[in-house]
Amino acid sequence: MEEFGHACMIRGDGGRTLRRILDQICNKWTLLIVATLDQRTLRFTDLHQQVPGISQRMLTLTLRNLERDGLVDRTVHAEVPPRVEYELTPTGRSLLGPALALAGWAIEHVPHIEASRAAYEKRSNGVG
Amino acid sequence: MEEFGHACMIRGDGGRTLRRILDQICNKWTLLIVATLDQRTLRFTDLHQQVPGISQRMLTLTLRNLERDGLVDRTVHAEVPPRVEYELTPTGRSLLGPALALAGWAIEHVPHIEASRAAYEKRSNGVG
DNA sequence: CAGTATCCTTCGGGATACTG
DNA sequence: CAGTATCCCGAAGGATACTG
Repeated sequence: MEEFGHACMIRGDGGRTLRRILDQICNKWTLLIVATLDQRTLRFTDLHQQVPGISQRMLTLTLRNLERDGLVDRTVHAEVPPRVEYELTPTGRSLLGPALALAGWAIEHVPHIEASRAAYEKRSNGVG
Repeated sequence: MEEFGHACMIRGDGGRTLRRILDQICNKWTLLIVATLDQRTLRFTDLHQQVPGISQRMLTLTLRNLERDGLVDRTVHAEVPPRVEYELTPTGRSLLGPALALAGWAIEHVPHIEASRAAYEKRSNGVG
């Protein structure tokens, strides 16, 4: 019965609230940034390096959302040149487990998914 | 050290491949549909009911992607009226664990996140 | 260094209408 | 019932330029 619990919760309010939250923590960049901040404090530029595909704009926006949601702490050091450091809050760190689990699943199943996708394409082309 | 493993994998290829997959399984509807298909076979209309916010279009598209990725089986029964049933494949079911874990985390932390967000807004308004 | 501001294009996704 | 096709708008997000 315990496995049923979460599924029920998910549909608890029709999924509205959950969908909003999920939509925000589960977007393209958030999980990668959280994972990258795994047990390290990083500066803006460091993060920009570590998550290669991300643009300055999206890095800023995603970090702001994480800060706003209490998942990341932003520390500005009053120096010149400026030094801003980002680190996970306890809540942010608590996301690491589920986030890495999902990422792990994705990594583990990439081959199967790509194969399935290739087969599907082939079928579609053959039929179409 | 085992906790480091996934984080390393995540940045394995710069996150390109992972990001693609993650982006697809981790979008607004996919996790909810997978969770809704948890141990039941459902028809198109059933799913449309169970995931209230979703449009016909997005339900179709999301289901097609899931089918294409080998996470969902689509069975067409040659009847009139038509009867199409969707169920998770073994791979699809293997996603349930991580998906529900993430959903569970979200549900658990909604209060904290909303509070943090409210405080942040207040601060911004006060400063701005 | 760590952003902000602006422009511009693409795409997600809702509404609606039609079909086998 | 279970879709497909079309229209259309707003949001996502990259590129670029500017700033404290």
